[in-house]
Amino acid sequence: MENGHSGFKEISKQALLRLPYYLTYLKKARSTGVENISAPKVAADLGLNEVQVRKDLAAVSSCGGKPKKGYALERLISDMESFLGYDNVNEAVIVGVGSLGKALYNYKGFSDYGLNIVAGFDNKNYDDDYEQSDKPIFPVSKLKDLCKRMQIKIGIITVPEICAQSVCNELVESGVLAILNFAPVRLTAPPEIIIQNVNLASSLAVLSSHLRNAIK
Amino acid sequence: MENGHSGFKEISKQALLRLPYYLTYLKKARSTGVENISAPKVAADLGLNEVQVRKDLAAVSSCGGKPKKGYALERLISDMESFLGYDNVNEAVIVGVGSLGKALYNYKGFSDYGLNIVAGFDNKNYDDDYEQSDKPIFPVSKLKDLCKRMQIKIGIITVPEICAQSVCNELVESGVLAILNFAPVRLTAPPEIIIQNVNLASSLAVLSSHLRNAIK
DNA sequence: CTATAAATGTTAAAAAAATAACAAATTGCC
DNA sequence: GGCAATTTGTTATTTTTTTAACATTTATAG
Repeated sequence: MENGHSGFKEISKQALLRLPYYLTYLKKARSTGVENISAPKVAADLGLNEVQVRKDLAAVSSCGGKPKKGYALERLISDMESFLGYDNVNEAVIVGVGSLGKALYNYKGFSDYGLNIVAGFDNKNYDDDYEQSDKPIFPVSKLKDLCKRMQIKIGIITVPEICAQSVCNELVESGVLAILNFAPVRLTAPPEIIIQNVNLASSLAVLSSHLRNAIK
Repeated sequence: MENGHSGFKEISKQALLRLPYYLTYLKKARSTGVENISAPKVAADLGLNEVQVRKDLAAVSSCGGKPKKGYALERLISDMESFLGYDNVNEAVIVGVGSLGKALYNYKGFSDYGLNIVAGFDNKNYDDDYEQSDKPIFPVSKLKDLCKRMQIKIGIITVPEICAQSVCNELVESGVLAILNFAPVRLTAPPEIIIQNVNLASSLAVLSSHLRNAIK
């Protein structure tokens, strides 16, 4: 076992991407009063393969499920949340507060995932009185100092393509360990830094390519 | 050859997701005056495997590359754009004009990918005088009629989780063939409909999980 | 003109992920 | 209490994707 997991089993990257879907589903089930839930049920409702779900749930569950009953829902949810690290809140900064950046900065939903964006950085529209604002926007020149002081571990990049790499470098120098990148470039960083790309163009590529075939 | 491609070779879904990255890179190279580019060069600059790039480029290129020179950049770009369907503009609608929806609706960058969002729908903040606005917001009740009349093929869903499925159903009934879904649920639709999920929670899951291991 | 180096295209192997198959366990009903 | 149905957990198999290996082509330089 080469990685740093403690009680958890191995999990594939693809499975990791599925976990949030399970979590959303499980919470919805909980709200309807369900107390136990089985892998086949989850698979059917989410349209996934039954074995896949079984393995995914087994990987995060701390005590396993019971034959004929399934998993204890409440415990499964908390196991999954703890696996995803949603129980200890992570503070993040966002660099580039244009239209997309602003939307993300003000998006309430992140707290559900244990993420709290505490500061925004932009060279154009920064605030003159940071202290006043609940969601302050600083000039980028303050990035390093602030990240170091606050021990920020997660950075979100929503700057234009051309500045993305230099922002990435600054974040790394500031001690950031994980980066969520919305700019349409592959960033270069030391291997210990996790970079997750969110690229609308990639998603659109799938759509338009399929569409081209569908239409003719 | 089971699929509907005409002159193009087979391409994996993963490769499809990489194409936009190549395209961005190639355009940047073009702007610096380069006329030919080789797969090894692209691979090195993007930090990808050389064979992978070679195969990906070969799959979209209409005339292949030349040994010792590589691909004719201009032609490769236009091949790739045509593969991705960026040459014939697709019109799309967006349903749910909250903070994220609004940001996407006003995002200029989509036109680079052959996408033009022509109408927004929201039950709350719709315009009283649609005619005036460049980016009109209609009540959702007008969705079906408008999509059918305009022959819209792409829908973007940015409504809360709870309404996502019903919006999806309406889009399908309106003749939409491809859906970009930002709501954190797996949508159910007939198999001929392409659904591409963009889930921030999934991306965050990767970050926080790795982070948990990295920190200890 | 010939050798060399660089790049392509293809075929083969390895790794990762999804799916299938099956044995063991437990609940609930008769 | 025993039987049937259901679900788990594990082991195999298949498929997909990535990476490696190799033969072929072609600009370029001596």
